[in-house]
Amino acid sequence: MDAYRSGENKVITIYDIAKEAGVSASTVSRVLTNNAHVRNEKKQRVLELIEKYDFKPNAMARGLSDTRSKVIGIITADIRNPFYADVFVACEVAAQKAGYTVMLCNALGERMQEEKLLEKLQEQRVDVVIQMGGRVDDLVSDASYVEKVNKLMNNIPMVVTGKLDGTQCYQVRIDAMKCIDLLMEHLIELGHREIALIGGRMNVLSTFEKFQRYKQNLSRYKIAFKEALTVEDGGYDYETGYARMNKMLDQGIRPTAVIAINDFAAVGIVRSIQEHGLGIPQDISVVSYDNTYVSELVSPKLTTIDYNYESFGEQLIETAIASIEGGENPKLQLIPPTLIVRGSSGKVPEIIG
Amino acid sequence: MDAYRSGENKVITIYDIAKEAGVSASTVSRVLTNNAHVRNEKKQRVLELIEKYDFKPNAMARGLSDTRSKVIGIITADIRNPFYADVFVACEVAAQKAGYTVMLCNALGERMQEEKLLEKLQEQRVDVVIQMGGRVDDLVSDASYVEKVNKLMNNIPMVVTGKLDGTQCYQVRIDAMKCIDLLMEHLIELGHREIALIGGRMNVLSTFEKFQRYKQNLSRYKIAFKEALTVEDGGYDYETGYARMNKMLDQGIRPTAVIAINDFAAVGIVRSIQEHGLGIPQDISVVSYDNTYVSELVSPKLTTIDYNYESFGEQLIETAIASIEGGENPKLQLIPPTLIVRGSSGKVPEIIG
DNA sequence: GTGAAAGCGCTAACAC
DNA sequence: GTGTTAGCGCTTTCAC
Repeated sequence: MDAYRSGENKVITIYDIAKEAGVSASTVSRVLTNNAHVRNEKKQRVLELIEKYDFKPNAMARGLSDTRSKVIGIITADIRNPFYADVFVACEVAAQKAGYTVMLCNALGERMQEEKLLEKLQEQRVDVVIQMGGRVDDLVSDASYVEKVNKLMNNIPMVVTGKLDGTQCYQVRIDAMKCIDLLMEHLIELGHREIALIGGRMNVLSTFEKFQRYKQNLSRYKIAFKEALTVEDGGYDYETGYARMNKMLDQGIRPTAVIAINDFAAVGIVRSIQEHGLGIPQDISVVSYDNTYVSELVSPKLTTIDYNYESFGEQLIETAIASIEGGENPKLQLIPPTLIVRGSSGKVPEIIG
Repeated sequence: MDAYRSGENKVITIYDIAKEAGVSASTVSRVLTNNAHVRNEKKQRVLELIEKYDFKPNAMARGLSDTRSKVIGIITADIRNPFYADVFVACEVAAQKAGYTVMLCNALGERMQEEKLLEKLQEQRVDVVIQMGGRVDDLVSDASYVEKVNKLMNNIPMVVTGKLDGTQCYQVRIDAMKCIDLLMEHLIELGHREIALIGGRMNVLSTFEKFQRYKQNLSRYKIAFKEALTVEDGGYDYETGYARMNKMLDQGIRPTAVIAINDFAAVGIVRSIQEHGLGIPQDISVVSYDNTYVSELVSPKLTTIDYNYESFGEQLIETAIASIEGGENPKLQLIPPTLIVRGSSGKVPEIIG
């Protein structure tokens, strides 16, 4: 018994349908695509047979003949990260509405993988690729990746959630500066002036932007910048938040509020603060970015930044489709964030130890 | 300016390569597939041109001609759930090793979606589909879905992480009974006899199995079954854990250990216990299933069940590929779980209130 | 409105 | 070894 016995049940083609319906294949194709008028009587006969045989047109054949696969390739840095999972799902929904299929490729957090995935998507002849995270987050774009993308873009347009200097990629990106503005305004309104920044790497565009804007905001509010309140380099995970906060508190540095680079880091920070016998938000407020479900899993729940994932996904897909179908779109679009206030942030403590 | 201007940069085909290399298209094809010997000199010339033009063979054309797309379709109940994300990633890695591409379709937690996704994958002519969660978790398989799958399986084999009665699907599923055995043995060794079960729905196969086995184990250890310690029906989320545990404690029911249906429910349970002024594990031990990163996010970290996602994914993919290529595989394979002991479980308290 | 025929880019069977 | 040829299943002119 070799292979899957497809012989048993021959897969139906439009020719089979055509033959049995007593029409030509073109006619069947016409009812399939709805691109031309077919006499109603024939149309019905064809439709019935399609139903009868549970016929599904071969997407590959279709893609081959009209050179449009109707699939959107999506590269994520790591789908296990709920941020990407949320955006991806939003994209999938939006794509489906528009009659497109998405194909997810996951870089597993390894930047080396990204080039390979690009090739894979190219082989699949996706109509457009969307890249979320990874190399497109770089403050300084990797030259060899840029070259790769430029080659790809001879045939396939690309939209990214960050940037890629030296390419013509469409950018649909979260307004990082606005994010930190919201967080800082919120904290300053609550009376905080000792605001720490924890997590993230400065070679990541959004992190860099947040850091710059943080300093600008401080001076706008006439607050002195303190090196000790910002941790130069870290990751985006629980461990980073936990370790950095521990270090800060152990050194006797005592911010009244902490901005975590994302929800994961925030959880680590929360843990560290609580283990030091301090209360949130009575002693220290903690806020973060992303509004993933993680932000509702900790106690207290996190004040965080939301992006409206649904419309983020829609905009990504809309831009992607416009780029294939010739619509006009600005090269750069910014997603407006909103503040979600929960229990982790509160008024600055009256007396500071 | 209409559509993406692919005209600017004609996409290269094997004919272009063949022409410039002064060979036939078949020769180019041969070096591409490595299926036959080509004189080294020609081979080199072709390879150079492929490099020069960054040529990538069209996967659709390839799939059309050999009627094997080399893509594995994967349906998940919800990729935002880290359990599925972990399994999916493991599958992707395994598939890539085997020269296959995966295509993820997400049912968004809506069972109605699953049939549509099946159709979509059928159109894409995936070689095999793997379904994780959703309808294949049902204790009693949905008849109309079974019918759909049986039609599909005339042409495309299918492997599921649960079961689908009345179909010939391959099953690669977690050994649910062994899971609860591990958990209960662990707890009983620690001296627990008042063990609660929280979360999950009885119409879900794995949950049902766990419940049955729970009762069997109790009687094996000569522990009386108490209705009050098991909550008939719930979900798989934080809220379920939180609400059910609250209810139990508020009613004065005081287990010394709780088995949560998954890490999310466990977090809710932990929260509830802590809010009741009780300690974990001093007063109550909490254990759960899945070993997602959530289990390391709570404090104390959770004792939980792990499945070795990597090998789970490999087995899924291996079975999938065997089913297309004609390998022999048992219809049902069980994934052995392992126990991960962390801080949330400890010895039963000496004196029980 | 509808059929015939060409072609999308590749693989594989067949000759030489 | 290598070129020629015939499809794979669909869409799309082009006639009629």
